Amino acid sequence: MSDKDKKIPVLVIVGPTASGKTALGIEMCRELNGEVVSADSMQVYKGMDIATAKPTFEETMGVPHHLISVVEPEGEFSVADYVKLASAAIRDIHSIGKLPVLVGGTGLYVNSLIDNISFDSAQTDGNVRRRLTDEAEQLGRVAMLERLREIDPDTAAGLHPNNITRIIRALEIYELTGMKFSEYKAVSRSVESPYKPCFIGLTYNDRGLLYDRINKRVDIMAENGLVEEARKVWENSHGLKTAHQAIGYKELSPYFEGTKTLEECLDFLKMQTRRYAKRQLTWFRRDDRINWIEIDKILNKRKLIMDCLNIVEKSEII
RNA sequence: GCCUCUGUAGCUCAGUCGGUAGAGCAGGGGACUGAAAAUCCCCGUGUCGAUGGUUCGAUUCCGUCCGGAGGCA
Repeated sequence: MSDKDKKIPVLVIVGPTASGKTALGIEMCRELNGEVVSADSMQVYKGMDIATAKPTFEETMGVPHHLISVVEPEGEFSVADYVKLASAAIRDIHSIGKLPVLVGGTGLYVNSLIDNISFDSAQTDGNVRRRLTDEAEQLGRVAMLERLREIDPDTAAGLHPNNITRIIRALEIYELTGMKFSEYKAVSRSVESPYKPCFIGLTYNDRGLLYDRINKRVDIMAENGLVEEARKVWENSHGLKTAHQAIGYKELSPYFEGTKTLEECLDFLKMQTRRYAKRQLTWFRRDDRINWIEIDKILNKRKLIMDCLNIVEKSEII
């Protein structure tokens, strides 16, 4: 048996928000005896259910879901944590003879997991990051980029001075490890991936139809209690770390503060969600492993499932 | 019916003392390795309402018509 045959098969379903990944993932699990592993940076938090469009218990149709509601929203969470937890979940699912079905729209999480990016060689240090952030405020962004250019000209060349987040991370890695960011990236890819993935990407031929769906979904969320959930999150917003970034809460705070109407806030929320979908498409489009399905061209659900089963069959992952 | 204002990018509007036009928002494209639902970069040609006239040349001036807003009766 060759190494290749020992790899763990994983069906990966990606696409922009509101494209129907969740429902398709559940269907695929039913067809292929699988379990869902969520690849979503916001569904990991407990209590953030409606805005992050977690499947309800009924919607899961008995299919087990992993990596949903696994951490408190007050905590910090990052790709590194995700890869650790998700790879363990995949191992467990495979070990009981079932197919792991990775479903999610967080491109960084999907790729880091499937391509087996190692985050061990460089940790993160809140103190260092804080200090660099303070220095950036005092010295200016251009000065920070200049500092990076001296130690790592290649990385600096690819960064705009306004992108201070990335500049600081590159400097942080250098301080913590002595490695250039480019070296660190190479090291992080040094171990071959244990997964044999089959990628399915959901998209719309007509972007306007996707946007219609997004707008409609926000309205449905509002009917289903989004505002009440958002108010709770808003009241606790000072306690949140990474979770505060979620789309669906911060957009409603002007309403809670009384400076904008609910309708204005919901319109803004729709716009932010549309832009997010666009960014997701940009991320996934560059991955030529993805088998794209334009769902506005698929006549019915059964056809969609048959097409996906065909893709899986051709990929020979199972 | 008469008078006034108005019609320019998907939307809100600038502007051209006559040489075919530009902002904001929306939208589009891209980057992405421990914040990623985050962060950041780039992108503005449109019968200047329609049609005649004046002019070397009209979106700009004049006439008429068609929308829209307001006023007077």
